[in-house]
Amino acid sequence: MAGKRSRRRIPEASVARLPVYLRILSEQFDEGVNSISSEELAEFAGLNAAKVRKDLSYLGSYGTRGVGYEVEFLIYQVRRELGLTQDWPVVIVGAGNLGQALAGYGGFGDRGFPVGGMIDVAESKVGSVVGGVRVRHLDELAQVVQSRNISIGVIATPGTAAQEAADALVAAGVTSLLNFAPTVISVPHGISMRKVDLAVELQILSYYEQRRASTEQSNGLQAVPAERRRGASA
Amino acid sequence: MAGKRSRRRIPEASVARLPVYLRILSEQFDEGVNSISSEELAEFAGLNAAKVRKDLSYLGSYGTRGVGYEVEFLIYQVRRELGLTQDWPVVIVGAGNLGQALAGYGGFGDRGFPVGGMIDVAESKVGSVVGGVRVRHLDELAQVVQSRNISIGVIATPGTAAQEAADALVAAGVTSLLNFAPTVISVPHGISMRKVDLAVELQILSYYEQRRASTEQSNGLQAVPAERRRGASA
DNA sequence: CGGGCTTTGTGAAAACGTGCACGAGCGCCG
DNA sequence: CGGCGCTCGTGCACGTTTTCACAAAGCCCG
Repeated sequence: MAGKRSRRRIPEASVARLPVYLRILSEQFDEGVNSISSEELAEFAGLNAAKVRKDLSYLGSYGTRGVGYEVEFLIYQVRRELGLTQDWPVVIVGAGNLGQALAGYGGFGDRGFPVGGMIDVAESKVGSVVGGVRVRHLDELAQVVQSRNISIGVIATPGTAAQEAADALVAAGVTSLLNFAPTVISVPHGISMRKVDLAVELQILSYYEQRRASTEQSNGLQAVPAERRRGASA
Repeated sequence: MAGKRSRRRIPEASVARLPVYLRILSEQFDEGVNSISSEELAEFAGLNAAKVRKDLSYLGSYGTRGVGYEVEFLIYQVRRELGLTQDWPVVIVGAGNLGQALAGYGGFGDRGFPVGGMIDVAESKVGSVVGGVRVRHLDELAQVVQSRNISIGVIATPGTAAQEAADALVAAGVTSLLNFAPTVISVPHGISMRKVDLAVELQILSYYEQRRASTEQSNGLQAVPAERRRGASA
């Protein structure tokens, strides 16, 4: 069975949509829906059907022509492709406001990403318990990572400490990073890195607001074409 | 001077990078740097210089050949283009864990997005004060939005209430949404919408982790090409 | 068991974003 | 004041993503 393991690489844009499909499929499954067409799935995801079909085709040919996709089976395939058949414990670096909120937020463990450790440098934080996890000192990071086999690190430090946190995480053996700090961090080749930045998102919205405001008076209503990006329209 | 207001539309990918440049420029300015080249800026942003120059060229020709860009002037231009010369108050719908964390997080007001209102439906929440703002009932949303001239809404409700929150926000006159709920919401044409979803980000990382794990044994070390997306490499 | 209806899977085209390479313009130095 | 070196601005080629359009394939009904 070592054969069909790693199929062709899936384009990043598609990978980013798979979790969305997965959520929709799970919801539908819970409501007792057994079969779903690319058209319906597209409707729920706010995309067009062709894109959905192409995305799913990267997983294999799991649909039935004339019918659609069997929900339960497709869920299994998507989860498998995303590597969600196992848990991925994460370590959170930074036990401030954000770190605590993240640890307290249930949505982590629920979805297969239990908080396997929390790290801070402040002596006042170390030892306290947040979201059921005891905060440890940065010096213990490597030990935490290795003992729990953690490969995903979450950076929830202030911007100034983010690069240091990233370096420590990589040195400890973590290979994927999710960065919440408002700073660009650089990581060695081969390490995956995603970034979530509130301020950036708001500033992007601001751009379109501002643009809306200035075109409104010169043109008639040249409303921004509702920037695409997981947006749906009614 | 009503002339050069709305230049050509800037590609979304570029718009998304402008806030990053802005942050870097501001940091450099604070450190006393007066002039910066596209090369240096690219280094800080983890991008290549050509992309930086192309992005900046959408704002106009503000560089000096042979020299670079004047930091202070460029900051002004980027802020102007992003509409950051004014404050954009936001209203947060959902005063649960996440909503409270967002309101408490200083980074909002600091950057020109003061929390102008918080909304919830639970009587237990209404009336309480979070991050200096009193929580009001959903029924009062329109009034809050109109009285403070709010055009940006933040959705921090559970997934099940997200669409309802979005509808209420749009009905109240909000034209931009930032959605933290793990649900696809649909909005009328002309409304801007961005989404931040923890679980999705983690699942994307999971995909690359899983892939790394399975290629490791079959190939030598066909490390994932460090998926591009605001990632830098050392 | 065959024809019609439906929906998938996928080539090919179009649109979009990125990176390269180089001409154009500016400052500086001799 | 002319030449040199540096860096911007951008045309062009390339790679990726989206969209279109249609043949292939399954199901159902008569």
